Order: sequence, then structure tokens, then C-alpha cells
Amino acid sequence: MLEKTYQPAEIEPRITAGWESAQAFRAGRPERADAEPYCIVIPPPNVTGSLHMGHALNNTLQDVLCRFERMRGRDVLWQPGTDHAGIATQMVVERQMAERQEPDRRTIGREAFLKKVWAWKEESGGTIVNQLKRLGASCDWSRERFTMDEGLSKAVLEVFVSLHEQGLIYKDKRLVNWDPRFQTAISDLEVVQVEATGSFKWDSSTGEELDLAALNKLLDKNPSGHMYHFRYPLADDPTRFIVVATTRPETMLGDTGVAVHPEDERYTALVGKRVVLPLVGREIPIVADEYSDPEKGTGAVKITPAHDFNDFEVGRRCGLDRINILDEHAKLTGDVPEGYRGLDRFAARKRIIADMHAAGLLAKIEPTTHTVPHGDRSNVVIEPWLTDQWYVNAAELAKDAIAAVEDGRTKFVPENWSKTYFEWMRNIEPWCISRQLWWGHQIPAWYGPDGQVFVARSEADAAKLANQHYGKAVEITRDPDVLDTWFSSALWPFSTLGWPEKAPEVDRYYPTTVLVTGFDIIFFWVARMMMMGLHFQKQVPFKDVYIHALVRDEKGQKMSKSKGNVMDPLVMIDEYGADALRFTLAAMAAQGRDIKLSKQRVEGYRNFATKLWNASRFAEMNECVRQRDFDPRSVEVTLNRWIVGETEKAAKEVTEGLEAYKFNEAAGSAYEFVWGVFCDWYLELIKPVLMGDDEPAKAETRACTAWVLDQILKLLHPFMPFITEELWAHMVEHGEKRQNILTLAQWPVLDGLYDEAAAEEIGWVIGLISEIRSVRSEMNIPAGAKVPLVIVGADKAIKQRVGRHEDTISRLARLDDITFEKAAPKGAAVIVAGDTTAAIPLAGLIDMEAESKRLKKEIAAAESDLAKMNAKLDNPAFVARAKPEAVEETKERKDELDGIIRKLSAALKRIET
RNA sequence: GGGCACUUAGCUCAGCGGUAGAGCACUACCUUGACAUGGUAGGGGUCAGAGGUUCGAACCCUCUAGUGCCCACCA
Repeated sequence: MLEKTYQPAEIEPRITAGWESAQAFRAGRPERADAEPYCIVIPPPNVTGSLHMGHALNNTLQDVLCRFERMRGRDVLWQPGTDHAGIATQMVVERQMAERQEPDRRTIGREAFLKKVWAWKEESGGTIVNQLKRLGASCDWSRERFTMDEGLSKAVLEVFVSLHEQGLIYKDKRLVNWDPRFQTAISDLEVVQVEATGSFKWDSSTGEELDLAALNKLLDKNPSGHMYHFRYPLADDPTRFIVVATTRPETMLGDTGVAVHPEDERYTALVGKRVVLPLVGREIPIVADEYSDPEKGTGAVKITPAHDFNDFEVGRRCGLDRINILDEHAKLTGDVPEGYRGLDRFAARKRIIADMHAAGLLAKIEPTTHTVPHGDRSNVVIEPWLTDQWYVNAAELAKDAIAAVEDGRTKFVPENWSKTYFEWMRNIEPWCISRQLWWGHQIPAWYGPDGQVFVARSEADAAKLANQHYGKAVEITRDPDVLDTWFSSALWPFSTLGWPEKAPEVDRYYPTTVLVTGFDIIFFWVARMMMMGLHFQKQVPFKDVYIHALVRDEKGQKMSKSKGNVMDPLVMIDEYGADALRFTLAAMAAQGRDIKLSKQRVEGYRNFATKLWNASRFAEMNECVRQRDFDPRSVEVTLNRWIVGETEKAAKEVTEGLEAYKFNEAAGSAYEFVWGVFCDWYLELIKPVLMGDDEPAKAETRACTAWVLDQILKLLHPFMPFITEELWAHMVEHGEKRQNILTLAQWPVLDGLYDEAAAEEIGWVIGLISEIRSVRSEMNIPAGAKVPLVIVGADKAIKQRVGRHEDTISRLARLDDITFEKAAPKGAAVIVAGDTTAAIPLAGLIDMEAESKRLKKEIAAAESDLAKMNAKLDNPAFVARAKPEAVEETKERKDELDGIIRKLSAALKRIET
């Protein structure tokens, strides 16, 4: 016997264990060898991660799809795994070492450090996988992969070497986004722009004193947000100046030119002259370059080619020197005046301002709003820095990746995300893939004594190449850098299947069916998988890309620990059960929207689970046992004919919703059917049958209830796998415990069950009961009181109907007697349900004044509707041009309203006379 | 500067060309033999504003006003 209340915490671990022992999620089950494969690769969570709401949503949706397709008989592979997450993981381990006061990584060396990271991974890396299991994720866990696995590392090696051979990976010296905290290059995508606004204002022309102490105090809090105007003296006439503006004063030490627009007449005479760079004393040229905008600042711009992306280009065009003034920590270094060397960039900034002012060369300080690049992980200001790095020629690889979406080989759902994808792909920049970290795939490049580079699959191969190159054996050293984490992620759809080995899984499951992910990683991940997949497999990595919403807090902001607005999915699971959380996420996953999650919503769906639980309890108590030979087509009792038809409708809606990735519609249809139709009506309507003594009807109804409940458990299983699996096991089949598990049961494919006549009749019963209840409530007839009902002017058909459903109507509407009369008795409340009129003849119980008021209100409402119908029908254009069905519907509605008004008016008249 | 969305019941959100919906919250009644994590009934919306297209617009188009996000730039 089922417990009275559903206890998710009690059943979930048991169900999980059952799935595991049945190996229910194994791909490539022998009996499905001929089945069509269905494959999803999981967006690999960071190995350092723990489950947040975004993961919960993402994996719930994937699981819904996988369970749905598994039940439809497909050979499902949901490929799980984790990502080594270069910077994040290295950070975690370094922080741990610092906390334990152990020597830092540079002290212990690369090899020892990597050993520690692996040890950490073995110990703590499995957290998120276990959390995914608690959510119910039906991944084939036997195939779990890690981006640093031997196999996946081999794929990385193969891809790097091939792309290098093809000239699509190359080494280049150019400006990169340098993260001074982690001392590594990062890609454009890992840079986030943070707005800075200053407040300090000073102008030398006013004669006002400059309060340096106040400015410095401000700059200590936020070094950005101000524009500084500097006077640069002309070399041939130090009494004349050209004024330049900058938000980064310290970079002036690396200036190698001043640019003006070629057509800017203010400066024409100065082009070709030189200025003396203040504080440094170096003479630098004034050049003409289109980059300079006469509208902005003073129209003259200082050029620092080694520390600014635009200036780099200007310098290249005008042949200016590049002087690097920063080291890897963003401290001043190299060819800078003695006093500045070794200063931090922001300390140098203050010092420069003070020194320029002292030299009388500071013209103005004004507050401004500008964005400052920050590292997305380190949160420190990024410096453009000139270094050697490895790049992927992304523009070349993007060509087919763009075409594949244009011609529909891969489809975005919702479709308009393809615009975002195109936008970025068509303007793509070279992808900087080298990172100055230790944790990651080390770049397979070796250098000879003179710096000549040899890229090869192994050190031995590289040595061979070097020997050929030099004509003798030489010492080679390996490039210490590792690859961007997203480089290995880009290979995920085929590396996890066994490539570059000749793995049968690649043939069977690639291209994968659908990728499910959030829009925040379209560039980071989706685009790069498209490029790599197409290049190495000649086929798209996935046919569909379903982009889901981001889970945000109530203000629409991304949930984050630092903001303190996180809702922990595991806490929700503990409190309400995994099924409730999953159902909530699926029900809210409308396309293209953000999800602002609320606890009450989860609670509501927990209640839904309880409702289902109790409906099953009811079935169990009433011995509703699934019959082996039960055929829903064969039922004879009208109620049963009706419910099998409703079941078919629900099954179709859920199926169509899931096929179209409309998770919310599928979940909504299932919810409405289970609660609103099955529980609210069917189970109530059959109670008289189950308690009656019509044995054949009883037997059919029991079998039918068991059958419908089975369909319900199946339809809900993708959304609520735990409770449905538990109830499935409880429901007796052919008089014994069930042998199979729901996860591997067959999805309902129902057809031909809908019975128009049954639907009409039960609809009539429901309508009548609802009307009686409504009138009772409005007339304040005590809920417990049983009252008689008079059916007025019934024809033979209605009399027969009433006869068939008398018990049910009496029970649900709390009646003690149903009789037939030609006219409604005096002093009765009148009920109009469709074409049936009824009355509750309890003069004593009914306040006739209230009844009169109620009738008037109902008449008014009906008349208002009727007026709308009439207006439509009186409009010749509507009758002539609207769809015939629309006109027909309007007429029907008008007739219906006419009838209602006539009956209600008659009742009203009787009261008033 | 370029792009993409959004504005519907007190709250959170569906609906996207033919009688305004859900969950929660609210009101009244109900220990009715599955369920008070429940039942029954009910209140509550000129679908941001203004134009237009259409027989008909919350839904399509244009504009306005707010809000959010992405990309780029920033002397």
C-alpha cells in the first residue's frame, strides 16, 4: 500500500539505484541495434563546479528529451563528462595550497604542481557528476569523459598538429589581452567591459590650485574614469605645444608618436615636425593618420603602439617604434626613466600626473565615463601586451560554419539566435589559443636553439624534424604554454565518441541530434564546435541547437554568489524533490525568455506530484489493476470512452510539444490533463460506478483507470522520472508486481480513441454539475446540504441522459433527488447549462431577492456577449469576408446566448410576478 | 554606435489574427470514504501609449515611452 504522502527524499536514492542496476541509460543496447540513434553531448560542466540553477535547467531539458526518445525506442546516447577548466581549476588548487601555507607552484615546479591538480581532481572533481545524478540525469555514465583524458588529449594533439600543417594554426607576435593577475593571455571573449565614471574636475586655465591629494584618494578607489590633457612641447619651439588627451596617463612613457587627421587644418603645419616626450625627453614625430578623429578630444592623439590595439595599427601604418613599458605583472619596466621603473601601473599613473603637473604640462582633468577591459575570471584590468602567441585562423574555419547554418544543416531553435551567431562569425578575429598556465593541454611545439619551431605529435617526431632542419642532432625544448580550455571543448562532440581512433561510435552517433545550451556560450562553444566539427568530420556536429533561457534572479540579473542571489537546486531538491524542481524548470522553459525562478512555483509543482501520488493511491485502493488484454478501443461505458479519448488528446499534445522543443507546452498539457481532467473529473465521476453493483461496468472502469494511469505515468516520466518510476512499480499488472521499469517502457502512441458522442455527453454532465455548484455557492446553500433538483422541460434524450448519470450528478452536485417538470416551480433558483434548464426548488432555503440579483447579473453578462456577436453578424463585411468557420461559430454562440437569456429571463419574470 | 529582446491579473509568467489564460497570492464556504501539499465557488486585466493594416489585433506594421541583454568603440 502506498504511504499517505509522497516523500521524495525517501524514494529518490532507491530509484536511482534501480536505474543503475538495470543499466537503463546504456547506449547501444543490443535490442536497439536497429533503432535510430539519438545523441546529445552534455555541455561539460567545469570539474571544479557544483550544480547551480543554470545546470539544473540545462540538464533537465536534455534529460526530458533523452527520456522521451528512449521511451520512443531510439538508441539514446547522452554523453556525459566534465571540462578541465584551465584557469578556474589552477586557481582553486593554488588557493588551496596558499591556505595550507604550502610553497607556491613556481617553487615546487610544473610536474609536482600538476600532480597536485590531478590529485585534487580525483578527490573533488566528481561532485557535480553526483549532483547531476540527484537531478535524475539519464546520461550513459559508463561513458563519462574528461577533457584531459588520454583519448581526448589525443584528439587535441591531432587537431592542433593537423591545423598547423594546414596553416590554420600559426604563431604570431601581436597585441593580446594580457591578464596581469594570472599572467596569461586570454581571448577576446574572456574580456568583459566594465564601466568607470570619475568625478574629479580641474582646469589649469582657471588658475585654480590642483588638489593632488584628493585626486589620489579617488584614484586609489578607482584608477579609471578621468581624462587627462597633456601638453607635449614641439621640438623646434619648446614654447609651443600640442595637447593630447588620455585616460591612461602611464602609457605616455611608451608613446612613439602623435597622430592628427590628414585633413585637420589646425594641425596641417605640424605634421612631420617632432615633439619632445615630456618626462622622457625622447623626440617623437607628429604623423597624419585617418584614425585620428578631429571631433574627439583635441583632435591630436598620442600613439602607444605597444599598449593599445588601435595605436598598434597606427604605428604599423606610420612606421612608429613599439616600446614596451610593462612587464607581465603590469609593472613598469624597460626603457622608462629611472624613477618609474618597478612601479605598479596605477602607482605610475598617479606619479605621472603629479610629475606632468609639476612640469606645467598638465592642462586639464575631466571626469568621463568609459569602459575598462577586465578579465572575466581575474576581475583585474586587462593590458594590451605585445607577446608571441598561438592563433587559430578562425575566419577561414568560419566559412563553412556560417554556410552550414545558412543552408539549414544546423538549425537554431528559436531560429533568431542564428542572427547572433552570424553576427559574430562574420566578424570573427583570430582566436588566441595559447595560455601561460600549467593546467591544460600543453602545446605540441618544440624549439631549436635559435628559436625555430617544430610542431609534431611527439617529442621524438619533433626531434626528427629538428635534426632534418639543422642537419645534426640538437637540443629541443617544449613550448611551456597550454591551450585555451575551449580548444578541447570545441572537439567535444567527436572526441568523446573516440576520435581520432576509428571508433564505431563516431559513425553511429555523429552528427549528434541536438545540442542544448544557454545563449551565453554561443560564441565560446557552439561556434567553435561548428568550426572544428565541420573541419574534421566534414559534417555538422549537431542538427539542432536548442538555446534555452538563462535562470536569473527576481531582478533579471544573473545569479551569482557574489550578488548573494543564488537559489541552490540541491536545496530545492532536498526540500521539494527533484521531480518538482524539474517540472518547474520545464514548465517555465518557454522559448527565448529569461527564467525568474520563485520558490512558490516549485512548491506548486511539488503539490502536483502529491496529487499524482494520491490519485495512484485511489486507484490502488479501488483495485484498479492493469489488465493484460485491455484494449482502450473496446470500452463501452461512456465515461471510459470519454477518458480514453481525452488521454489520446493529452498524449498527442505532450508528444507534439516535445518534438518541437516546446517544453512548457508539453508540461502544461500533461499538468492540465492529470489534475484538471483525470483527478478533478474522471476520478470523481467514476466513484458511483466503483461503489455500485454493476459488475461488468465496474470491472471495465477499474481496468480503464489502471490503463489511463499507466499512460499518465509514461507521459510524465520525462519530466518527473522518480515519482513515476516509483508509482509504476507499485501499480499491479495482471495481478502481479511489474517486471519492467518505466524508463524503458514504450511511449504512448494513441489514435482513434476520441469519441465525439462520449465527449459531448460527459461535457454536458460536467457543465450541469458546474452550474449547479455555482448556483448553490452564490445562493449560499450550505455546502453540506443536500437539495432536490428539478429538470425543466426535458425531452426524451435529456431524460435518458439524466438517467444514465443520475448517481454521479447527485453525488457531485450534492442532490438528494432529481425530478422532471414542465415548468420551474415558484421560488426556485434556476440553472441554465447549455440547452438544459434546471431548478432548485427550495423556497425556504433561497433568498429570492439574491436570486433575482444573480439572474440579472447573468443576463447582463450574456447580453453583453450577445451584443458583440450581433455586432459581428450585422457587419456585412464580416459575413462576406471572414472564414466560414468563424461566421458559423459566431452564429452558434449567438443562438446559445439567445437561449440562455430567454431561460434566465423567464426565471426572473417568475420571481417578479 | 550596431544588434536582439521585453512591457498581459497584486507577483512570476504563458498565449502571438477569431469568446483574455496558468501558478502563487486574495475572498467565501467545506475534516464530502485518494489528496487540507486538498475540494468547491468567486473577485481581479481598456493585454505600456499613439497611429496603421484587416471583416476582426494582446497577437501583424510604424512611431513613442520605459526596461533588459549582446557586440563594438571610447583621445
